[in-house]
Amino acid sequence: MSVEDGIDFAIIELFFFAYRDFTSDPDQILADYGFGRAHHRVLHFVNRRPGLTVAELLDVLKITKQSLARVLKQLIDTDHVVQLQGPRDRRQRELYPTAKGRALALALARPQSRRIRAALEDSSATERALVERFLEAMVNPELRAQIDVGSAKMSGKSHGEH
Amino acid sequence: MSVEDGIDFAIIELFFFAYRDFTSDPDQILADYGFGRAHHRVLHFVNRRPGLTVAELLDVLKITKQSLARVLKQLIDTDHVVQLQGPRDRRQRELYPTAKGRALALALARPQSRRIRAALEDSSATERALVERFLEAMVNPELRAQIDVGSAKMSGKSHGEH
DNA sequence: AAATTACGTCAATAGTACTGACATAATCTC
DNA sequence: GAGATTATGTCAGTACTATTGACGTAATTT
Repeated sequence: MSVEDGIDFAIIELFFFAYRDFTSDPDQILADYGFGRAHHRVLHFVNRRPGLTVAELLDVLKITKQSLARVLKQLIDTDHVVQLQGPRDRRQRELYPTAKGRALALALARPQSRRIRAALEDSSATERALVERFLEAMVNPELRAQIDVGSAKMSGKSHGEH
Repeated sequence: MSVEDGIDFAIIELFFFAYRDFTSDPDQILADYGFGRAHHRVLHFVNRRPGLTVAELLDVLKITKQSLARVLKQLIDTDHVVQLQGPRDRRQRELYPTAKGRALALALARPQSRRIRAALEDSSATERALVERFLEAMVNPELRAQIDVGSAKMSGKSHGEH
């Protein structure tokens, strides 16, 4: 079981190594743009949930608005993200990726996706589902609502350019 | 399959959320000591591989010695880690946890371990092995040597105070 | 004896995060 | 409609983790 003193050092460590290398892929690309991981995270979620508001983004990232400000401003200034006034509530700013932003988000996701594919190479659909279930179970229960496994709810995709 | 454009957004995102919450557990405890995540990582590996040298630690953490310096110094000053002159090569500094250091490492690992246990609650040994294999496969192949799943090689455990 | 290695340290900088405070516009509530 | 609340933006100050580059010392290797 590789558990010692009831402490699961094996998985704790594997998780560290796995995440370290998982995030190292996009880091290379980001450096070319003068961006960091924070930009990646913002761009990822704007791309995944086009039209989400600033408040929603803060909630997903679990950072403060002051932390988001610089990063978001840079993404807007470099034409990766645009803000639109909320239709229902004009105080809100809906965030959308531009074509440029979508392209970068995709470029960043590609090597990560490749790594995942390689890791699941000989895995069945059942095994893949098991890994997904494990990762989901590692998330705080109250926060699982944030997860959007892509099936329903998010039709994204066809949002035009803005 | 929840794959879109050949990009595995589902697992990319799950990995982000899982790691975010996984690291949030120890963060609370660390704050009480005025420590950060860097201290946690150092303490973890010193505890796991007692006697490892500074160079080995740098290699595992993939940071520079200047980054390590401050954090390691604090852990030494607060009596969580001790340095011993290398027996073969007196230039080397072997790092060992003190009893205090081991206690903190354990305290930090406990909530993470609890989270993992909960996530694997209804899982068989086979399923657990599958998750381990997935995480290991996510690590860069050249770096898998760093992993030490606890079975062999590392007898740690019985090192006395130093 | 000279080169290399392991480690420590000083200085300057960058990226990401935080708290606290204040401003503006829009919406909600009484 | 007046006042409270909400969504967002911004300014100032600080902390933590990380970087590069440079230099020093002691020990080992060549």
